[in-house]
Amino acid sequence: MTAGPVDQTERRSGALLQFVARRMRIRSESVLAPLGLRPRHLVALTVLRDADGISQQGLASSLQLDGTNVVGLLNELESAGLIERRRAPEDRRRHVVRLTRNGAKRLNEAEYALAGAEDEVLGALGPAERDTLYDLLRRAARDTPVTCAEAAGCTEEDRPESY
Amino acid sequence: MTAGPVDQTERRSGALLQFVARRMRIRSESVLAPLGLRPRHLVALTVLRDADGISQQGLASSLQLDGTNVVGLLNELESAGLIERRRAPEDRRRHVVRLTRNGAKRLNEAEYALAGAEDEVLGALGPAERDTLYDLLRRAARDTPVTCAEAAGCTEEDRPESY
DNA sequence: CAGATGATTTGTGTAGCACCAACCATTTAT
DNA sequence: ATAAATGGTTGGTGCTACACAAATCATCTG
Repeated sequence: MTAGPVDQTERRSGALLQFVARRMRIRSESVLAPLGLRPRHLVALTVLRDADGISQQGLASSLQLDGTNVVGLLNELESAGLIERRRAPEDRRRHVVRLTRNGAKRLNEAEYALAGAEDEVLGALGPAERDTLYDLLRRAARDTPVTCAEAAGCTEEDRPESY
Repeated sequence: MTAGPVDQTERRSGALLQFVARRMRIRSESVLAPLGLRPRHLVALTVLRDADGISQQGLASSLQLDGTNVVGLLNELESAGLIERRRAPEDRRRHVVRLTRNGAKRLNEAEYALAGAEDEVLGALGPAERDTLYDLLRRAARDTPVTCAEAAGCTEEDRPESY
């Protein structure tokens, strides 16, 4: 058996994601608190920046959060003037959720403020590597195979529940 | 300044980490449940695989978890035979925490079982990209600038609480 | 010997959820 | 038009994962 170690371990990113995300969240909390935000607000705003005009169900599905909790989360963001809910013209039951101009601004400010937290948690990575990480996470966050079913914008023939 | 759009956004990975980690955690739960494990067990085991022979305080610091909760977590893992606590010979107050052979095996099995979950969450990334992600997260998880203070193995002149 | 320190146990409290039920407003099916 | 389904909202319950405090024991160190 001249062959090498044959890829001993499984190299799953799951636990590492939990690990790094927790550290980041803990540090983020103290940075965001003075801005009147909490980590999950940032997550929601970040999702909204990409999926602007999403429905609340779409948001719930994207955030993997129960619908009733999304209501509360959006209430907070709305009363802070960071997002707005409009009724969808083509189906007035639905709410179209949008980042307000102020919301986009605050999101950017918050991200700016998080530089220190990121430095602490991703200190081992250089600028180019952090960039790569950001891009990978962004793509993983956006183009999820379940996106269609989640986005709640699908016409009707959505998915044959194949997964 | 003929320069272009000047790097509009801040590109912080924090929120994306929360987002992707949450999705991964939710899927992991159902995969791990039949194995008698929960996500945080996996995280602890993963840390232990790298930092074998760490003290409980070191573990608490690494996991950013309160010491008392680490006790409970380790109790679970120990009674499942996945880790063991030995007294440190040079300071018998301390416990040296080690992955048992069985623990390493179960960890690997769990990671193997998590393939499907990872496929769902990281579906947008190709194999090479997932590998890159794994490596970046791993390095971020290991070589933290605060490692010394956290590892609790530092001689004594640890850190001048500079951070 | 007198503290400090690592681990453990036993609380108590809180935040972030999931889940249920009831309720509008609106849309779609009959 | 009336019934049923759907999106959103509210209020409530309960669970889990923590943080934090206090008391105990074993051990180390001054």
